Amino acid sequence: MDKEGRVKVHGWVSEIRDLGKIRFIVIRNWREKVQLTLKRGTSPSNLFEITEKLTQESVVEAEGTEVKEKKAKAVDREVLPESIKVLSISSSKLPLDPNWKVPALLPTRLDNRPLDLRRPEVQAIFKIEASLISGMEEWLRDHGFLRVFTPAIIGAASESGAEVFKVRYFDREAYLRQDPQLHRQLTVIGGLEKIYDLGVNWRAELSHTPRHLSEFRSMAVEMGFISSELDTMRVEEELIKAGIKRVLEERERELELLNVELEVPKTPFPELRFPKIYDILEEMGKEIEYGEEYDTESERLLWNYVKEEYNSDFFFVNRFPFKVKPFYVMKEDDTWARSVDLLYKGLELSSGGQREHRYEVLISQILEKGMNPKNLEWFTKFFAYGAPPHGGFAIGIERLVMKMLNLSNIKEAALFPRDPERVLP
RNA sequence: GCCCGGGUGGUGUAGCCAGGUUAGCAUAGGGGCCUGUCGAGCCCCAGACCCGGGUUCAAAUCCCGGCCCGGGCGCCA
Repeated sequence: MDKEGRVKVHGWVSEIRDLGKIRFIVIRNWREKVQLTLKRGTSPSNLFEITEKLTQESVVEAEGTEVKEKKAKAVDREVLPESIKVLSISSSKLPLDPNWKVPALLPTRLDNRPLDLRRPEVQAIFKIEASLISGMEEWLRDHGFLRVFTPAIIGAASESGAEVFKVRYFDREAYLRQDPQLHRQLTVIGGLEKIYDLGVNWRAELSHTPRHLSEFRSMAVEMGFISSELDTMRVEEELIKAGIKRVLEERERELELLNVELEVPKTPFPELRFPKIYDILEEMGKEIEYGEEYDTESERLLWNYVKEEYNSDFFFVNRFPFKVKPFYVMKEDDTWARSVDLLYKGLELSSGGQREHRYEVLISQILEKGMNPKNLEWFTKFFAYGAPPHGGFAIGIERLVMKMLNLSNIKEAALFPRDPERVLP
């Protein structure tokens, strides 16, 4: 706004209310709602012609004077336009209504995501995600972590046993990574001591749940010269805390819009360990066989337990049975591993812990898993040339956002989500 | 992948179990009236039973198959 109160505004037409001799056009952009008020006799007469055939969701730009004491209630600003430019006319049959007078179901919304995205509530999710990430990245940078990019196309599908997408790689077969983990380890072995990779992962599992995506992003951290898996846990909880803190600093309005009450979590996060977990679950009426992995219901039960005992939405689970974890995790003893999951509101957010860095032990664990060391040689051979103790974790971004904002489906936390059925738009 | 539930105008729903009116309602759309609307209001108009087969005098409704979608479990982040 300049001294005379002249302003230039733009946006998508949200509402047009034509009362005959007065016409209200409400436009919306990613910051605010502005009402353009046109009066016969007062406003330039060509404005009525220009806006005669205007439709909802058309894109306009207007210049005029801002009304000092606006009479419009449901908008942020009111402008008396002197000129209006129609930049794009929207077709009048909309596949969903961004004004949300009639809510659309999730599949309809995702089929028409760019229209869905015009809703301030939907934009809020991604604004919050951006703040979350920037808070986390800043914390990592401040604590000496270096951002790196590890490959998305990998030549061997050996990371965790999850289903992988095959891609044609010239005349060979290759795979999309499920997790950047092994290359993160090789990077630390390469001497970049503290790194993170913020990138995409793919899973070809036929999962039909509100918490799975075929394509998701993770904040994946790896660090050398740790004394134990506890070091990775301390980094992880501070990282989460820093992200949430940033959200609270920058996105008060968006949190309010989504009706979310968020607090900076207290650290350290509670830690539950195997085998004590079996006792906790048994007390809650859930029988899990000793030495076995727990199931989805157990995750929720453990959350209830932690909520009651520690009043925390976050908690670590440590010392998983080695038999349910991949070959690369470091054992604590013959049965249990220094393998850590972080759970948030009963959902697994990340896996991590300390990795086995001793070459001979690594090879023997591969054999113990019944795998052929030859197939993993591309990875293991570098452990023979000096590998520091190291560990890390990978936090699923969409899962963190989903739980933080109490979204009922993870697809809401992905701009253009991919699942077994959906690759478009 | 297994189990359960569901597909009705552009969107969201009622009707289905107990087969039979012109398939109801809301909102969006088109037309009209209105100089302060703001979930604008009032009047008028137009708009739909996922596909295929079967049962029946008659199918949105019952049966079978297909396709699509949602949820639970498993797997995982």
